[in-house]
Amino acid sequence: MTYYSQHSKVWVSVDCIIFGFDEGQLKVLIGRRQMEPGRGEWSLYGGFVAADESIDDAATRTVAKLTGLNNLYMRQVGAFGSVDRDPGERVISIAYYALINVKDYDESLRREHAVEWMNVEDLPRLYSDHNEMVSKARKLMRQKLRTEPVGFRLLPTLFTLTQLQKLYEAVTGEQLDKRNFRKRIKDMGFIEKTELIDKTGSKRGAFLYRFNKRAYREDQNFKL
Amino acid sequence: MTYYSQHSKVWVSVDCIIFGFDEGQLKVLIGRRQMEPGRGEWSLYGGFVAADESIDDAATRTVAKLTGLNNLYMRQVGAFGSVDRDPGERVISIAYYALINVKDYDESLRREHAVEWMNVEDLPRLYSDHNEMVSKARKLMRQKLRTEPVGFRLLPTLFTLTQLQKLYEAVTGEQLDKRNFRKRIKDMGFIEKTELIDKTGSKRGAFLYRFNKRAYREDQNFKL
DNA sequence: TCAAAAGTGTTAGATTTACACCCATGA
DNA sequence: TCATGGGTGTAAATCTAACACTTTTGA
Repeated sequence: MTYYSQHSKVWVSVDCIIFGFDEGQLKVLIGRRQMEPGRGEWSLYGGFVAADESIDDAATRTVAKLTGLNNLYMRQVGAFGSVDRDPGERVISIAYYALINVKDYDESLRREHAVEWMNVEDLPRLYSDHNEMVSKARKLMRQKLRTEPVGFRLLPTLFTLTQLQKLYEAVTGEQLDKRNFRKRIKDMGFIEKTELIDKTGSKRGAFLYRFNKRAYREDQNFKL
Repeated sequence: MTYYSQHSKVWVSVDCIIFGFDEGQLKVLIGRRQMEPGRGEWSLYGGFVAADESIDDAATRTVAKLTGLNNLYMRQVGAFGSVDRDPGERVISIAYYALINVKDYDESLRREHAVEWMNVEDLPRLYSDHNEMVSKARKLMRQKLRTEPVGFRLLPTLFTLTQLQKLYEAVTGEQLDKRNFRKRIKDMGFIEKTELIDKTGSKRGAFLYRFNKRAYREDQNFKL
């Protein structure tokens, strides 16, 4: 029994914009497409939605397949559905972005999948409408960062305030005043100073902080 | 020749959250579902995406079919894709919201389609995940209204400042100070005072304003 | 000893909020 | 004449933005 048999079905895929932060830059994982159509073109990593899984599950599964990571921060970017967006067939794709700490991504697994981190500022032309997906993902992520402290997802558990500031600068694309930034971040109260010192970034060393989930509640009004 | 034949296809539909503003309230068009499954349940109006149309076109076509209106302000809300969201079959749906001036909607056409305007604050339980779609649409719309003057889409060409304020209050859900509101709106400069007076709202009468497209540019920072 | 990053407060300016009275009119 | 909604400005409080020097240490 089918209720909707007079209508036509289409393929639905998910495409993932995986953001990472390294060398002071916001980066995205992209690779050369391994299948036709478009083999060899730079592309986001994606997969098809199976009949028995939700679109969120499809996205989670796809990211896990690529990175081996679970429990990532992921959000839907939106559905992309021009008729001819895919050169082969009619495929509607739903884009998701994920935030990961690049250090958590096993290097050999990355090479195995032939993907690489590329600075979001100078991405090449990507397959189909993937550039558009990245722009929109970036815009949404930037907006999210302004209202919720999701930046921690892109950093190691312990980080310095300078690293955090650089992250905010990379995402928003603008320079921030050091004193104002630290004042505001500390006032928020969702980071916690540790007694540990990071000496990789300077001779003097900088205190390491960690995100304090308990101090952060959705209801409080976070503002940059 | 099919590239993706090993993957399964699914039905994709669009569901439309049509917002209107009347009697000082933000309203949504809903109706009793006319087909199985779920016949008789309150529901958004929707339709299937055809093989040869984009998802945006499908949404536009669906809204036009219901209201007879074209060139509406419409935005995608997102894709909804739980496996069992539709009780009949596996259907992935993409929600869109549209803003219309209720006066532009022909009353007989509305009755013909058996839909009605219902206050967004006290919607009944809707079919499938439609309540969730409405909440998300509302959230997005509220956010949009804060940064772009889209409110005019919900009003007649000519409107009073009180009407405009009531609209903002209905959308954001909070009371605004009359003087502060007028000050800010006027400072923005994208409304234009006419010499016309509306006497329907008061004995004294209030000046009618119109939206000035030329004065509004995306680049300027509009803030409530 | 010096280069390089870490750390720290204050002030002026801009923005936001709170607030109250007179006006014009139709009933 | 009075009840109703229309229309207007100012001052206090808050928030934002600009700004410069001292500290520590490894090379």
